[in-house]
Amino acid sequence: MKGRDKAAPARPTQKDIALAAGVSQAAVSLVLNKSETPSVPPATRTRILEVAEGLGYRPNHPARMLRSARTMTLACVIPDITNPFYPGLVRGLQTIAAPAGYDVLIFDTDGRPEREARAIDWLLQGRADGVVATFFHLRVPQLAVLARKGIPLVRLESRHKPDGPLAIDSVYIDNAEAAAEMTRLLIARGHRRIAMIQAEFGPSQRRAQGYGAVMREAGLTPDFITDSAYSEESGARAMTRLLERKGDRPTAVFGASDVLALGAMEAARNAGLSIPNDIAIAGFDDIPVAKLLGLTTVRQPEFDLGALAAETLVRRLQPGGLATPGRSHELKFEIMTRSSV
Amino acid sequence: MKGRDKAAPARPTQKDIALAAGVSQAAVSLVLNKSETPSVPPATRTRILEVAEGLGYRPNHPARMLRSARTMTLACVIPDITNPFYPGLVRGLQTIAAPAGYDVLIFDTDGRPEREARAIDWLLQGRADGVVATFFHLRVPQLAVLARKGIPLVRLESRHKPDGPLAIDSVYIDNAEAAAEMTRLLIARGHRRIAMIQAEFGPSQRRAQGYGAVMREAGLTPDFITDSAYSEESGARAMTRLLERKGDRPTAVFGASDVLALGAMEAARNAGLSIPNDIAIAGFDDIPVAKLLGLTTVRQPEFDLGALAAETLVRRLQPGGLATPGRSHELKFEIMTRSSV
DNA sequence: TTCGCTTAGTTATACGTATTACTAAAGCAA
DNA sequence: TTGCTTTAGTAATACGTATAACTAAGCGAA
Repeated sequence: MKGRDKAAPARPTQKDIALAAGVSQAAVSLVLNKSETPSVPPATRTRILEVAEGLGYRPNHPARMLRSARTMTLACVIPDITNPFYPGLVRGLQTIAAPAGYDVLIFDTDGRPEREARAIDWLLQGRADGVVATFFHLRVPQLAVLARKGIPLVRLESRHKPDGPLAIDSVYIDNAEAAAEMTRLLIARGHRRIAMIQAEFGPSQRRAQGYGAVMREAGLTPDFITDSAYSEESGARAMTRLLERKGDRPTAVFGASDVLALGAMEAARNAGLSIPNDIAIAGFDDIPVAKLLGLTTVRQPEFDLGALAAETLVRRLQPGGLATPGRSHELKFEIMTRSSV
Repeated sequence: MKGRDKAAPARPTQKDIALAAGVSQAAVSLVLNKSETPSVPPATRTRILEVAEGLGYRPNHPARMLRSARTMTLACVIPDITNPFYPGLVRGLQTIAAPAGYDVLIFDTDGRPEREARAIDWLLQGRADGVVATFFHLRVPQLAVLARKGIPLVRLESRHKPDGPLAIDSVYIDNAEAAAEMTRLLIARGHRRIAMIQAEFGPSQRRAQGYGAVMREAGLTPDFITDSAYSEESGARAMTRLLERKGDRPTAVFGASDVLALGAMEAARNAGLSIPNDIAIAGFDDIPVAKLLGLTTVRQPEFDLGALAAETLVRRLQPGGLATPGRSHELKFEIMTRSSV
């Protein structure tokens, strides 16, 4: 009894082709994989190819993986597919991966530690050759196992990481400096009471650092408000809490991500406030809708980050590529000034 | 010479565990897979488990797939990850798939025929046990091969499909009726010149039918404008073309998807028009930002569609599940009346 | 004739796992 | 003692592929 129902006819294998073409399975494998086969004359070659075509042969991927220990697949591990920041990243990845012969698969961790661990597990099972990832919870010690088992990792980081001996690279924009610049912009516009909406994990920390440093430099008091996730609900909740305050209501709110800022905008509007007159709002990421909503934000070159990550991985997967030390690549951010500030 | 660099230590296999624990590989496999092993006493069992843990053993997925012909993976084939409609669908899928032991992988076709074909190829290689998909180009004849090879497919459809003998199911909302209702709403609001922005492929057709039927019923002339894709650029381009017209400019525009409607909104605003006073805009999908932007639209229960699709697949993948005829499941849409109309 | 080379393949094996069929040893009853 | 049952495993095999190692036949050269 097979795993599949008997109702489903088995997919043809090389053995079937060999049988039908009157050759051995090895000959079939040879013809199917090499463009030049000195030991198989053109006539036989053509016959084999025709039979394969006729039977609708598709290589069995698991078998091929088992044999060659290569999946020709790159994984992209992200914390939240519903966050519009990531699709652009994936697009960048695909643009480089596809011509290099790699498929891209997306693994969504939901930003939860146990699902991040599951992703590692999944990778250790040999289901992808390399991975681009954003982990909120796991740190280098837990990730090192990937590199040690020969699976290169490119992390989407929030700052420069020192080079390390392992095959762990990173791509990033300087999140602290970007947040600092945005904070300076808000101060330059005359704001003194500026609050920052943070999330518990992820890049929020670095952004908060940049904001905090500039605030203190300017003699102002950083005003952090933290909610759990990078979601509109979190942003709206945080804004509602800010608006409930008596007296020292902020005149500007800096969301640690666009999604948070969007939630904040909605809450502000629901409270009858006009943006930016009653309250200014800034974000981080420049997701596609930011433009539509006129949100002033920090542009991350998501597509380029993805493309660079893919290039790095493809290079790592070439022979000997795992030996070079891990590097950190910086890309430039840009402040997008729109109407919300 | 292995496929992996020699720098990378091989992942431990059952053989390694067997060696270290002084038993046979078969015993290891038994212990690792069955909760009850009559032929292995508790002491040995514990020892094997400890050794496995100590070595950091992870099952080799390809090998397991090869042996058991099951991947415990569901694929989700979508035309565009940057369209915010799909993430919700994926979430719905995952919610059902995860507890049933299935991982979900996302395959992005970019709405292009050749990449849709590649997805089929990919599936025929045995890389997933079942698939939820939206195909813009491939039709049942091309898809039937999946069902024939024992890979159940749930299509995200735009209308009822008659039951068929193959293991191809579908989930849908009645797109024609939904579009009809939205069109009635626009007419009820006093609009007479209502244009519809369409895309070339995909669910746009059915939506156009519903719109067209109601327009004609009301004695009005359907006014279609088609652009290539479901993107903001397409929507903006179409709107720009509409606005360039002399004389018979529409007073309302119905986008065949929210993304199209959003693009149209932006173009209208850039042209200095106020919404809904100068021009009313309606969409279709109810993506998350629709609420933020006050877009009147048709709500598709994306999460429920995903969950239902996953349930259907999981059922299909139970023994004998492939034998039952393909069914079509309808879910309800809802008109979300906001400020853009 | 014998040797070597080319042609056209074939045979055998390994990858890691799951499972079926088998077995050696011990224990116990008759 | 023999025969049977239980215990505690092991040996063998198959999944489909890729590849290294081999070979049989034919031909030309020395």
